[in-house]
Amino acid sequence: MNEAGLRERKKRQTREAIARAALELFAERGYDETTLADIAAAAGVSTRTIFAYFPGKEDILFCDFQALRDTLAGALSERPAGKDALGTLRDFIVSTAAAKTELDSKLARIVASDETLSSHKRARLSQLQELLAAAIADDLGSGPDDLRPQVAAASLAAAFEVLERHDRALPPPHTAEEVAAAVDPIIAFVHAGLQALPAPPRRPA
Amino acid sequence: MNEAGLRERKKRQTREAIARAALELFAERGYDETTLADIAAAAGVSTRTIFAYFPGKEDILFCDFQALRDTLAGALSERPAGKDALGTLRDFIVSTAAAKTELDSKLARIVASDETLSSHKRARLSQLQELLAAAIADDLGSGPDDLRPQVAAASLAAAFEVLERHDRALPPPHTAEEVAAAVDPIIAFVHAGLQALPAPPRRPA
DNA sequence: GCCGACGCGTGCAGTGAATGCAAATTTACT
DNA sequence: AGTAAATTTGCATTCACTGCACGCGTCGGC
Repeated sequence: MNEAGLRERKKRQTREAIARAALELFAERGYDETTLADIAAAAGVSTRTIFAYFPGKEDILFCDFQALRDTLAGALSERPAGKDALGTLRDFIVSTAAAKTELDSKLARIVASDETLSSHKRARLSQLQELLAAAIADDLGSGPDDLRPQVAAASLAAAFEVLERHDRALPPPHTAEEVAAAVDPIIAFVHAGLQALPAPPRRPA
Repeated sequence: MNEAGLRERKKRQTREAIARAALELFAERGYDETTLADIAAAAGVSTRTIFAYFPGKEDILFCDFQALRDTLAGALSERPAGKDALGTLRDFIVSTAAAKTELDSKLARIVASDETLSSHKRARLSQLQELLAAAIADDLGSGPDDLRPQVAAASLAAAFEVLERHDRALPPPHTAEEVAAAVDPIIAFVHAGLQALPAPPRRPA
């Protein structure tokens, strides 16, 4: 059998029920306007049970983010020898931008409208940033004293945040070409900056 | 008299009493371990009164940040014609780094140790980022469609975050030369990236 | 100097998120 | 079945935060 016990299946089921109920309620009436009691009722569990699946309320809102992180991690670690981290990221963004649902956009707008939620999102983004920094460090073959990978990754993350804020103003249907046209200058920006950074500050011989 | 009525003086006094008490308690026993009731008791006011001066608990922790923002805003708006925004920022950072107290470092370490506080700090940082973006846009003479100022400002903010995290590992006494040596490459990084970004995406004739 | 208007501090009651604990229910294994 | 484990749940509690209303001092005009 491919499945583990009934137990695990039910757990996964409950987790998804909570997430789905919460996300729909968030999209429908807003984040602050949705209480954990509402979510629990919609998911058919008790309020207390929610905390057995998610550390807190915001973690439900951002639960899809984790999958995204794993996907990026996979793409970065399995990238072919000829492709650098920046190129891998470029393709990753273009491909994930295509798979954006209506609900995603609605939730993104909710996150953007709230100061607190925006900063929490940035915290998640910094996880991706770390992945990137590691991959770039690998490309550059730099040691722990070299700040260039971290600076480049931070710039990338920040730049894409700007890009997303800009995109939110435009109507949702984004073709792959449009996304690529927006992303490529950012990649070029960081690439140029990277080459301008002198080199590892010190290289103990 | 230079002062307004007794009323305003007392208000300022109360505000500082709250801030001082809170900051010391935070530094002494940690943020989460300090309740609003503790702060109120130490400041000699009621819990309810705190909310008359600060919107929330974190706002007390970051109250000094606002002064910093105003200082930067002043420095940017009053900069001489020959000095660009990047250079102004450079000098601003070098000079403010010198005025760092022991308590500042302690609080910075507390903020850095907590995920939630870190993201809130980043939210404040994005206020500075906006100031910078406006100043850079001014330098470049770019219109609202030009994303370069925002990208550059975001990169700067992100890069300085990396820098600060790196500095935290080292012992506190930073000379102006050391700070400058760390800051200058970042400025160069963004400067190079900025020149690589093609130009305003569209310029409607 | 007196008095009304206003602002400020405060207590009280209540909401919502989050945690610890122990009982109850469900699942797994023999 | 029957026991051991995990899962779910209710209950009590803490803490940040808000609305409301009352009291008290300050500030203005007279």
